[in-house]
Amino acid sequence: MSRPTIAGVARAAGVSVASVSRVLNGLPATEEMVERVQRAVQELGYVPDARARSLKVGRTFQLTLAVADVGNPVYVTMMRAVEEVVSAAGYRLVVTTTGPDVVDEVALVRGMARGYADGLVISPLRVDEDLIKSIRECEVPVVVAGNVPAKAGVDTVRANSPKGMLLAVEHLVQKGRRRIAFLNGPADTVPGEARAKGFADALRAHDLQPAATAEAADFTFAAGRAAAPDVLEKPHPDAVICANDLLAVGLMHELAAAGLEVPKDVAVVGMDDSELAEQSFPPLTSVNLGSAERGRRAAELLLARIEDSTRSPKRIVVQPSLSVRGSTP
Amino acid sequence: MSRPTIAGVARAAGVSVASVSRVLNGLPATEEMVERVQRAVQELGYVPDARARSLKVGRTFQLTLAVADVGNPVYVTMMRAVEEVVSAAGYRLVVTTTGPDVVDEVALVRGMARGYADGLVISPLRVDEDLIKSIRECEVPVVVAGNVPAKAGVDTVRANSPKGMLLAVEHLVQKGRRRIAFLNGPADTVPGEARAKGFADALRAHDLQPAATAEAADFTFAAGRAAAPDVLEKPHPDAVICANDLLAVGLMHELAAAGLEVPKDVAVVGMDDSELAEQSFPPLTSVNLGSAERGRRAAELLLARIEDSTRSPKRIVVQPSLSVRGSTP
DNA sequence: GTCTGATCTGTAAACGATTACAAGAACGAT
DNA sequence: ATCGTTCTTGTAATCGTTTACAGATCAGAC
Repeated sequence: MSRPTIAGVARAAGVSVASVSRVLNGLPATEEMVERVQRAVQELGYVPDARARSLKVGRTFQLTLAVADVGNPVYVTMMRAVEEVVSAAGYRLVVTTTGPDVVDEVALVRGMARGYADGLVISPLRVDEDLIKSIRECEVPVVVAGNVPAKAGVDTVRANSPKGMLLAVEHLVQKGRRRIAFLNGPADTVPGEARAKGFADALRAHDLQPAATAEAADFTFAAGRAAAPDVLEKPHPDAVICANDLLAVGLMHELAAAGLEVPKDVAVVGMDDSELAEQSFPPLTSVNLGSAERGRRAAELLLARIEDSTRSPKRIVVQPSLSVRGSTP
Repeated sequence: MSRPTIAGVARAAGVSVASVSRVLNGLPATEEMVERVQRAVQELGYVPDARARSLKVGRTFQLTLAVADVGNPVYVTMMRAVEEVVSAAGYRLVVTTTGPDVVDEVALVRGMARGYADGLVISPLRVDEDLIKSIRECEVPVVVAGNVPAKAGVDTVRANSPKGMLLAVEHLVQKGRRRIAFLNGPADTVPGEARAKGFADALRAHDLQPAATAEAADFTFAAGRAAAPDVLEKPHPDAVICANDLLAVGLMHELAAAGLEVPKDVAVVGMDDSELAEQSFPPLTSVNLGSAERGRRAAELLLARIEDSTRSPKRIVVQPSLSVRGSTP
């Protein structure tokens, strides 16, 4: 015995398929009709087929979230926020990992044309013309969680890293640190570039010279450890700002190994304020770039655009704050 | 101008829709036919509609992964593994958060009947008769990543926590610790129960009495901190095994606050061997319960069952290992 | 009793693909 | 030249819904 269809329900209830459909979708019908249909549905254990429904109504009630790596805690935070908003609105969430290559991102955006989802939130590590073009031409609404040029004319929700950098530098300066170093991730990524520039500007604003700057191969713990020596050349800096929390924690491990104490000898500031910042030891002072809020806003923006595709592109900037913890004095 | 359909391509190429479909699906056709169709596809920028295809072929090429909380690092590891296997096989991954309630899990499994995905990997925190019943009756294949009774007759991939506990206890005993305590998560969950029993058995095997046992309200960092005092009653134990890494890290923070040194005064062992174990300070000795492998195997099992729904249910047990790090002497 | 309008229900046409079936073409063997 | 095979292509049915349209029913007003 195979799955009952709407036709089976109609037969069992002695009514037409149209009536069944109407009852199921809450359209007006007599009490008796509702009663009969519901009984038949109950009896047969009928469940409407999402595939058929999607084809007919042209919507799948699915949204896609594309991130570079599901393992990065900042994406996890974002994903959780997106999932919450999206499922509250009755959508399912499809999660896709694009990897670090922009061509894969482009392929993904193009593939949205197949219509397996009603919209896309993408958080690209690297952005080029092709990607922007594919987003603009995409068949379904796309929201970028990250920084793309305003002229691209796409919905975006982004962090304000320069402002975040400023908060970090101000805090360190106020605590008396002057020899401030910067441990970045790959500088050819959107966040890497923004943070490098933000760091330089923030130091300039305080009339300081960078004590050192280094570039880790990746935004990961391991890469942070590996790149730590580059930032610790003698005389060692008295503070290091890291482009994300994973790098900061990696650095702190190397500091401990080198016999340097945090925060006495070297203060450390991370970025993202992920759960890891709270959990690390000492707890990590970190710039909160609002990843949860960015996820939430991005999802809301996407839902809004699905409702009304004519609204003009919106660019939301989420303001940072500083979570001060034990890794700074 | 709206999206081209297969009919549009057929018209543009001057052939029938059947021929277009055949060319697109790689069925035999003359060179000229292939050529014409491909040119038309190119010109129109045709992309087949996943919704229509799903309806006709009865498959969506999507699989669902359901976990209690996307934020837990152990689920992240699992998710990454599942994503890898699944996308290599040409499927997309739908991620759903069920929350801690078993009724939501049941609703989810029942909802699979709508056919929006071709299979489900579910990692339930709590299991009851209803859930098992719904899994057995589910329209699509389901693999449980976790422990359900063998008589349930469903595909499962689970960890061997008792064995993992034994590894942890053996290690501690060998290092000379005798006053071993246990910090569990909620005992009314499947992993909580298994680990409690495993701990008791492992201690008995070594003729030891538990120094203390406590139950955190949740498998989280915050809950670990909150429950730490319960496990540290005087005289404090010389070792604590925690039901997962988050609890262990929470405990370590409280140990530091209480002026106890890890591992000198108290050794700490976590479970899951998540990335957090490596990143914490001191690095956490942790029982590797194979979450990545469990994810991988579960995904493979699901794919296999989709291919052949008649195979008898398989129960895979992934063996644990111990990752020794600085939190034990 | 008839007519108007409102309300409910049923018939049938979509949605956009895949695929069973049949018809036509091409070719070699007789 | 005829027949049978094989290979290619086209026609049309189908998947399970939703929904436009038309037909049926009914109440109320004259």
